[in-house]
Formats: sequence, C-alpha cells, structure tokens
Amino acid sequence: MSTPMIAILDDEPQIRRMLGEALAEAGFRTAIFSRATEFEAALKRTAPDVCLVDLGLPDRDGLALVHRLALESGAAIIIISGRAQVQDRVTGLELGADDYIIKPFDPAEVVARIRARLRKGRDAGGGATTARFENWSAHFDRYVLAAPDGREVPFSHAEGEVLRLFLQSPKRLISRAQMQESLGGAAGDSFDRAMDVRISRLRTKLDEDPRNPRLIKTIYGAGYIFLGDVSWS
Amino acid sequence: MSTPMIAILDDEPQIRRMLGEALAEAGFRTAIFSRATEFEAALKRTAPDVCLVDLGLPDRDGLALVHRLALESGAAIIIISGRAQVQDRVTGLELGADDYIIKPFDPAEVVARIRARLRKGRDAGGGATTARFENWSAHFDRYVLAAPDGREVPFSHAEGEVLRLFLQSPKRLISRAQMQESLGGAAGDSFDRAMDVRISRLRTKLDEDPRNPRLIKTIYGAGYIFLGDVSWS
DNA sequence: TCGCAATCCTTACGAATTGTTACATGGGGC
DNA sequence: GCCCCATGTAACAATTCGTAAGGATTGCGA
Repeated sequence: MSTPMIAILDDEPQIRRMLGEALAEAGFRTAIFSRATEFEAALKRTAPDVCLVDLGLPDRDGLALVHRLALESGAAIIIISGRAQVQDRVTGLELGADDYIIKPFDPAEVVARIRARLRKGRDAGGGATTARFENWSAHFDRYVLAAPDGREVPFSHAEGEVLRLFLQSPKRLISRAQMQESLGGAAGDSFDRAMDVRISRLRTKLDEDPRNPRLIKTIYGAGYIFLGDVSWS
Repeated sequence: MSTPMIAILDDEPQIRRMLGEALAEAGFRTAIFSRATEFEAALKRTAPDVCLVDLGLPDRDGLALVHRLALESGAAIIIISGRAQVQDRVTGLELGADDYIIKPFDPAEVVARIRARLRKGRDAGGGATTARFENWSAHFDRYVLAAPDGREVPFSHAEGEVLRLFLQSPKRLISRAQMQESLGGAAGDSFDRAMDVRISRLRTKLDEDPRNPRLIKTIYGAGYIFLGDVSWS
C-alpha cells in the first residue's frame, strides 16, 4: 500500500474542491465524484482506502449507500453531513460508518481523522513511534536509539520511560516530582536515587559529556530540562 | 473477546457516573478511574478494548498520556475534552487517538463511536486463520508454522495461544499480567514461569537467536513485544 | 482399567537488568 | 572559605528472565 487512496463523494463543488486540495496537499491520492452512480461504478474498478461520503446527495439515499459500503467494501467510511443532530450521528455510525464529521468542517481535522483511520487499518503501529533530535533518533517500537554515526544502541524500558518523558516536552523544565509521578515511583522514598541512575545511564547512552551535558541538563534544585529540537514521526 | 471492556478516565464524578451507566446499559464491561496513576497501574494488569480519556486531568498531562497509550497499548483511544479548537483535535488525533469527542456530549454518541471502533478492531483477524509475517506464516487451523525456507513446524495449543496473542497486537507492548489474563492463568502463582517456557519454545520454533531475538523481544520488567508486520487472511 | 505417548507445568540454576547503597563531586548560602 | 544539601556514578544486591531437565497431567487405544 503505497500512497493511500481517498474517495470523495459530495454534490457541492466548493466542498469537493476544498477537500481535494487539502488531501492532495496531505499526500493522498484522491478520486472525486459528484454523483453516487459514478462513485459506485468507480468502486468496482479500484478500491479506495477511505471513503468520504456526504449524506445530502440528490440522487441517492446517503445512509443506504453507507450501509452498503460498510458491508461490501473494506474501506473506512467517514460521513460528512450538515445534519448535526445526535440521532443522525448515532444512526450513521450504527449503519457502519467509522466516523462522522459535521459541516462546516476544517480540512485539517478531516485529514487528521483520515490518518487515524488509516493507522488502525494498515497495521497496529499506532501513533508516532520515533522521535528525531540533533541527528539522533529514538525508536520506541523497537527500543533502539540510532546515533548520529549510524550506530544502534538499545535502551531498556526504564530508560525509555525517562527518554519519552523528555522527548514529549523538550525545552521545558521537568521537576523530579513530576518524573516520579510519571514513572510510577512512590514518592519520598529512596526511589529518587533510582531516577538519578536512570538518567545517568541514559546520558552515557546519549554520549553526553558528564561535565558538560548538551541534551539533558540538570537544573540544580529544580529538575531537568531536555534541550534539542524534537520531531515525532 | 467476550464482552468488550471499556476503561474510563475522568476526574469529574458526574461524567464518570454518566458514562459508566450508559456503557453498562449498552452491555459493556467498564473500569472507571479518576486519576491517571490508578489508570496506568490497572493497564499493567488487564488490557481494555477501548480507553475513554479526559484531557483535563489534574494530575497528569493528558496528551502525553494519550501518546504513551498509543505507543504501548493496543486499545482504541477516544479523547474526551472540553477543548473544542480544531488544533486541539488535530494534535490529539496525530498523537495516536482514534477519536475525539467534545464536551458536552451525548452518551448515545459515545456508545455509537465505541461500537464503531470495536467493529474495526474485530474485523482485523476475526475469522482469519492464517497470519503472515516476515516470510513466515502461521496456520491456526492446522497448528502449523511455515518457515521462510518452506519447512513446516508444528506448534502446540499452548504455544498457539501465545503466538496468537502476539500476532493480534504486533508492535505493542504486552505485559506479563495481560498475558496471564488472556491465557487464563492464575496471577501471582508460579504460572509466570510456565509462560516463560512457552515463549522460549516458541522462540526456538521461530529460529530466534537467543542473544538477539528479532521477532519476540523481551522488555525487561515490562513484558514482551512482537516486532514484524503481520497480515491476517 | 491399564499402558503409552504427547503435552504441559514445575523446579532449579545461570544470566541479564534494575534498584540500592555508598561515596565523590559540585552548587549555593553564609 | 566553610558547611550543607542536591546530584553523579561505581559497585553491589535484588529482582526478573531464559531454558534445560524431570515430573504431572491428559488423551487415546487396546
């Protein structure tokens, strides 16, 4: 499955254009239809990964179409509708839709929801699993750290918890108390020493100079701060 | 999967009660938590099918929690939030959430969206009997494993249970407690040693190098993780 | 019912990882 | 400069995990 294919079915030209542009920009292939008959004919030739269907179609009952799609097609189905009542949403979802977006909508949210559907459908590798920072990359699915020189350093679960905490809020102070809370340690006890050791081990794996750490900086009496630009993917 | 288990994490008693009643009435099992630490502790023992998470938690950054769940748990994640901005929804979904519901909400819609998530989850590997991964294939109808070189290796029922668990949630951390629960073992007992043995046998059948397993990786103190892309048929 | 075989659990011991202790280092107030 | 306390880290202890070997259980056929 190279680039996912998104099918759009809507009778309003404006919305077709808006969605088409947003999805193309997001890197999807698109197939755009204004009438249900064309749409169904196309489905027999190629199977899209996600179908965006407007319920307010002039030439066919939208809900019936959704139901048929849900039964026969393997695609994820996202309803787009002007009908905002809870009952409408419930019946749409019960009939087999995977999501229900209300007009007017923001294209960015549509893209995000499509991505969410594709994630689940493709394989179970959910969310962003790797973080990149300063020529390093941390792969949380494999528990491996890739150094700038290409070397791979495995890290343990304990180290990973600390690392993830840092990478989730870089350039922000993380107090020791916050860490203990997040790492499930009972406060007060001598667990704080264990945390120091975790950080120490993490630092050696990150090739930090103990005298002058560049990534994990200690703020005396307050906590730690992770410098470095982080991007998740 | 008998009756699905829904975990709820919210700090407002009112909402906890409302959701709890609605989900119980809809026929789900529920596990309700008011604080993130309790919630995380429970996750180590048992794996819910869907997690409803409120972002406005007092004791933890909700988005970080969602991200962690997306990385480590196989459950579908539905965010419930009072923050209604499009940007909030997009970041929530990008971090790995499967859906985003805005307060105030109607319990009926929550139930409908949960059902939509469960539907998709079940489709993946529901009636399928064969799983393919990394040039291997596991035939659960015949209790046979086909190696990349064509050799056929039979596996027992006990081994199959473990293998199925892995193949149903690949690239996800599976804690030992969750395994025991899934495999019907009594907790705390010396049954955990039996699990090790099962996995050990499975590893030898999968031709794993004991020093450097490529498929079934041990996360010391946390559980196991199955690497490798899986597709069911 | 008995015996046989296959499977599975339990035990035991070695190996790997993590928490703990102890001591060294360095920062900050006086 | 001196003292106190927070932090770094090496060395040790405790815990967790891998797996070989032996015993218990189950299922099957006679």
